[in-house]
Amino acid sequence: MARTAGSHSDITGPRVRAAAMRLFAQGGYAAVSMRAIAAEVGVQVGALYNYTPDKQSLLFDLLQSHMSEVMDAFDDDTAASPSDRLHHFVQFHIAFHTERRDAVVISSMELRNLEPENFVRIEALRRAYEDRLEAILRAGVAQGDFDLSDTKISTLAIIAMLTGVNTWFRDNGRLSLEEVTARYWDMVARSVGINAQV
Amino acid sequence: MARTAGSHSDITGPRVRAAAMRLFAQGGYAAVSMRAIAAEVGVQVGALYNYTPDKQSLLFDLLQSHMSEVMDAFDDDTAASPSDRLHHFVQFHIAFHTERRDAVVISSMELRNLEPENFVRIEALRRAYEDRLEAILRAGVAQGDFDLSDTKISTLAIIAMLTGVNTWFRDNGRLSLEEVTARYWDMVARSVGINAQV
DNA sequence: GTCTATACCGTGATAGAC
DNA sequence: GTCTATCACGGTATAGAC
Repeated sequence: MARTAGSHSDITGPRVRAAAMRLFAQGGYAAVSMRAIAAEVGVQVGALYNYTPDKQSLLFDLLQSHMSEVMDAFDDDTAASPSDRLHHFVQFHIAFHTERRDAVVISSMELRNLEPENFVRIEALRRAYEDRLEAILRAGVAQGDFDLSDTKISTLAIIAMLTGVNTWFRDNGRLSLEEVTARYWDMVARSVGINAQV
Repeated sequence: MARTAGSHSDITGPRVRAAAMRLFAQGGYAAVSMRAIAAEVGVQVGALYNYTPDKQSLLFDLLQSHMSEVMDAFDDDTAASPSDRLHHFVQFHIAFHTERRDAVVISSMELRNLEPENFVRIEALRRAYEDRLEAILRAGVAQGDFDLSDTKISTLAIIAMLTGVNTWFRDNGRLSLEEVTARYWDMVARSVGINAQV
């Protein structure tokens, strides 16, 4: 089927989302205008509305895609030892999130700009991810491999600690991502009562 | 000296900052209008400009006050043992920050809305606070009390972990702040190689 | 110090030509 | 599918009366 001249739906759509992601992360949702997004893409404002019904949907789609990708990408081998599963989580979380800085910024900063019903859906996805870490901690406690008094608190503390890498890590910094990951694994392992070798 | 009728400078000024703090934390700097702040205070928009030259200064003042208060409030007894100093830091950080939720939200979310020169000044204050924790960790390593391989990374990881308490702790929740603090102290102590008693 | 009124501009979103 | 033009609204900030 011949393509209509000037039809770029399959190219422009992704470019609109990419531009919105970059700009929202940089300046914040409220501070970024549809005109600015259009300029970044290289089209006029009106054209954006072929790809999103409104600005809010653009934000929601970005957040939903990100959270879904996290859930899909994390493969937890429940047959492995709790310690190995936790190690894998630490490596996965750092690697995945440091490669998606913009999405992570938006996910932590722009939740308050979601309309209530959208907020609820994103929150559910975030909790589901937390639950996967907590399941690992529970297993470790049940098997006597971990020593910690509250799996929920440890879950939240570990995720906060690991996500914090994004706020300072730079590719050309003093330490490689592998080295950083090793240090964090050491701290996480100790905090749950494993004595990791580094 | 008699007060001019209608003069409320000393009352209205703090109220303006309090309203801005609350609203910025709730909706984000860019999303909050001067009209909204005025309405919260109970004055008209024009009156706000008796207390701030512009919206940006309002944000900067809030951030600067908060960071200065943190620095002033943290009393580190360098004569004490590294372990005790670290314990004190953990207790202080959690207590201080959970009591200033709005300021903490703004401090982490609105840095990007500061004009460059303002940003630099706030960043310097933030780093100075980090340095105080790092000094404790260095002392602990030097004295052989702590076992960790990178004081900078441990500093950042600990602060991220502790500040994360703010995102979920509620006064009427399952655990008291004292219990939460004890759990975090346990994790922090272990992560730096102390085996804390809980 | 506060008010009312207003200047001036940028915003999200839409209509209709091509 | 994209563009141009436009609408209605709300934004920051200021001027001048009281």
